[in-house]
Amino acid sequence: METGHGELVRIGDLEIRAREGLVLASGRALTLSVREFDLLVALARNAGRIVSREELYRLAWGGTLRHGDRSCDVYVHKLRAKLEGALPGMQFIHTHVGFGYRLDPAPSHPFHTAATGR
Amino acid sequence: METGHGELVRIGDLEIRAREGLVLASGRALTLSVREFDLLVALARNAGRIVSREELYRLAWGGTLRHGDRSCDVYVHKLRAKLEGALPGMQFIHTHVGFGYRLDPAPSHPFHTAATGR
DNA sequence: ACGGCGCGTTCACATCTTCTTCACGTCGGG
DNA sequence: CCCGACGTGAAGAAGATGTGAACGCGCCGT
Repeated sequence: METGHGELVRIGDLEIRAREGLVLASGRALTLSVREFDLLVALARNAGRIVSREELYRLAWGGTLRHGDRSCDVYVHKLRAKLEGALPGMQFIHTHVGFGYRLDPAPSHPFHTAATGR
Repeated sequence: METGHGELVRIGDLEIRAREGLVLASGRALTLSVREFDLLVALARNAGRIVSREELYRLAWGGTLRHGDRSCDVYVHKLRAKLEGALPGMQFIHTHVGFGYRLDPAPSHPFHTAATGR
């Protein structure tokens, strides 16, 4: 079988093969459900950018996010859990309160430089 | 307030993506709250100019600044803290007593000649 | 047909953030 | 010395997000 060069996105140690519906974490395959996969792809295609829940819902679910629907949050949680399980110490999905989520690989226990001013 | 204009503003090492709600400091993403972000955008769109609190409030909060309301001051403080944390040694928000605030990148050193050259 | 399962959705509650407002400290001018 | 303007930290309420669990559903092997 050919491994087509179709769509292959690399985010840190993640290798996402959109065509095949496969995700490799440091070479080892992850087991994601369809929703989890679509959500990851949606985020990956906008890596580094903040994607609003509305946009995410449109991209991964296809439709309009209804007011009060928390599906995105729930799935971001599931996805985070699997990514954390596969690549401990790495944080991929960042929350931007009031804006949305952003995919960007970073060590979890960072240095306390900027953001946290509490 | 508004957060949606397809703009990309650059102020020194800051890259503000108004549409996205994202701010990059030397390439690294900052974590700002909606208000902090709107305030920064308001200042950035008037970079180099002094913006009165009334104007700032109108731009970032959307409404009229009530007498005695210190929200602007408080948020300028929060914003300064995060900017300082992200880009130490740089001063972006300058206070003009009795007039307002002005956004302009400058080394936060004791130098303070006439104006920030321009 | 039956029972077990994985999946997606929705709840209810736990936590964390954000916003506003207050209180007090500092500085400089009159 | 008094006062207005601004800096700064904190308290409380409101709002946003994190999280575990219950439910219903379709699929699959038996």
